[in-house]
Amino acid sequence: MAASTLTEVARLAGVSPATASRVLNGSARTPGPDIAQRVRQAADSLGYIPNAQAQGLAKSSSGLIGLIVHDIADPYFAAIARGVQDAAREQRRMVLLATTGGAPAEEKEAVAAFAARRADSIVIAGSRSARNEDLQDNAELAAELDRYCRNGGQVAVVGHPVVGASASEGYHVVAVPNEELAQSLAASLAEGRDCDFVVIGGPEGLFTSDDRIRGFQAGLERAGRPAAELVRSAFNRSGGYEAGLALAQRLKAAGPARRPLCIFAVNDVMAIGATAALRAEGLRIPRDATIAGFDDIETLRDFRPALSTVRLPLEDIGRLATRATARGAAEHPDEAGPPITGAVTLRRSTEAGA
Amino acid sequence: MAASTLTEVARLAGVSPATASRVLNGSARTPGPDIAQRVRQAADSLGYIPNAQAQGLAKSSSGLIGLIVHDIADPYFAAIARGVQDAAREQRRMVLLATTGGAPAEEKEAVAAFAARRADSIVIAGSRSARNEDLQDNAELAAELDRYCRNGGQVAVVGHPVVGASASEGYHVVAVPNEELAQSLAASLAEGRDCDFVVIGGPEGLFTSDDRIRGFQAGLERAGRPAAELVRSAFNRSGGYEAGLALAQRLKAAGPARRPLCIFAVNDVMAIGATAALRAEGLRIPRDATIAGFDDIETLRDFRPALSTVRLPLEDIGRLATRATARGAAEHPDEAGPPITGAVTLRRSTEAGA
DNA sequence: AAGCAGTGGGAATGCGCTTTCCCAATCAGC
DNA sequence: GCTGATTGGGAAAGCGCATTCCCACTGCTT
Repeated sequence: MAASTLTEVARLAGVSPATASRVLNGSARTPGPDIAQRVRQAADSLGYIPNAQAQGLAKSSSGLIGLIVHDIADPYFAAIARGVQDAAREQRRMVLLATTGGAPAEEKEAVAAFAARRADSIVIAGSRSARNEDLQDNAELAAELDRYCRNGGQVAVVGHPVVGASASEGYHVVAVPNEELAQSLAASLAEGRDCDFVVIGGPEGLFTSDDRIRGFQAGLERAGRPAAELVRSAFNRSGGYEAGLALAQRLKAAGPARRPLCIFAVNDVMAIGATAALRAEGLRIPRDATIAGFDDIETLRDFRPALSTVRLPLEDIGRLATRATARGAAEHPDEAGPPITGAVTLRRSTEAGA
Repeated sequence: MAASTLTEVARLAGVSPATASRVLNGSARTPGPDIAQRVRQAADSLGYIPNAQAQGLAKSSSGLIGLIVHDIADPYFAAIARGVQDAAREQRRMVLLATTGGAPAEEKEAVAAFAARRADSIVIAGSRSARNEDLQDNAELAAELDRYCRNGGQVAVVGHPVVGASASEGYHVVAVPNEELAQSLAASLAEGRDCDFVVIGGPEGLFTSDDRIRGFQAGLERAGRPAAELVRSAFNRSGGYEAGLALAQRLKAAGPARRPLCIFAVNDVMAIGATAALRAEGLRIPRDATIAGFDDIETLRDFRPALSTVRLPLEDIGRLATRATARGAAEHPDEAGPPITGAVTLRRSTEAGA
């Protein structure tokens, strides 16, 4: 038994397909109540499920929303995904998932795939990159996005705009005040604390990372502190771990007379990695070094020592991005919702004098 | 400018749509090289992207695979989702995501929505429930799944079959040896340890939870130990936390002369919650109580104290489930891949004599 | 009573693509 | 040199639905 079609339902109800369509999918015209009743009953008894593909073809709109993340198992993206999913449900749409590992080339593929499926909108999470090696791919991604928008697609990107994207219509950016927040964090950490600052950053050219580094340095400068030393590493846990190892070696080499070290990892997973490395080397936090991260991912809730960080409303970010792409959102640009705000959250990992 | 169509490409190339389709989407018949070249060039210059909806309609197959989870931000599901995504990519398909919070009614909705989109297959993660309150919804879910399968859909469910599902064709179950593994865990924990066992379980009727409880008790019995006391709670972190709180009170009331307590939480997030509760109450692990979980979610990697657990290859589970639903997998039932195995993993949280 | 707008239903077209069927041209075989 | 098989391309028929247009009919108005 193949899935039953509208035509079959119509025949069973003794009406035309047009009428059946009108009653089952709420068009502007509503057939008479008796007819409607008959059609509905026929649909029921046949277990009719409308073919969304066909509907999409006919209406050219699919009720699909594409989500692009680096890695769905990363708590940061998982939280955003939850928000997106939530908003999608409230708009009665479904989300299509694509994971790219952060490579612009893959992201371009994903956009093309979403476009092929005629997704109504696309949400891109995950930091944009301006690295030279990605230049070509980024340009292609931007072109793909432009084309998608010109064809009526809506796209929202979290954080920074895609380099070179120039679509005017249907292109939204959910701005995250990374720089300002990192600056506040630096201010908080510098306050009444005498130590050397080190930043564990991601690869150069990653906007999110670079913004946070820049903000942090600015904060230190404002507080009259010398700039932090910068250690670059991969933008994930193992990157943090490696950087942490290097710092641990250095700390141990410096001996007991060393000045206290205050570490800022540009995201929480890196901070977790660094913390693990320090611990593995026998160092304790915050006694031997203090450390702070960024994002306040859910994992931190039960992580010890409690990590200082900057709280970001990740779920809201996903939700807002999704809503920005909704039909009708364009008509109310003023109702764009509250801008994203974060909050410096100091916890045990940066307690002074421990 | 609307997205260009196959017909436009064909016209530009000076061939018929049929020919254009043949060269661009690899049919059985391949047109001559010169023509192919012309068509490809035309497609290129127009930035042609095939309309997957139309393709799906024509071929009645969408290249979509539906994934149903309770909560995408739960590390357990996120890990499975990663596996699914990975397998999907290797089959050049896209994944549609649905989160249900575990409610069978929502799951039924999701299945219907996937069916409407003509998803080629559906992967259901998340534990099945046999609770009375869910009886009706479960029956409807089963009916929906049956219908989906009869219409040629492939479904794979992780863990237990859906109650009442009776489709013979296209219905796969990725079995997880919860009971056996829980039994092994109990055996390991009972070995050379004198203590009272307590199990923190999920709500009655949740298969995963019940299986693990049953296995654990069986393991204790085999080891000649009295059955563990059972505390039921929600199947998530806060459930674990509440149960942990109760246990903490009891421990503290019992005073220093108490017998050591060994806790088994039926999954890791509950174990984490319980641990947090004990810690919040000033108790230490493993000194004041030992604890073990189940799943070995990625979060555990950096959780302290290191939690004993049962390692489950979550990503593989997702991958296997997805592969089981792939076209062609049915022809090679013998190549169903290795059965899922887990491994008792003892860590610091259950170290005796600490 | 004739003419009118308004109402409720059906016929037909098209969304963009795949695929069968058909036809002309080429080739091999005798 | 003729027939039969084979190749390579096009015409056309759907896939399942939404929607525009059209028509028959009702209930008014003057």
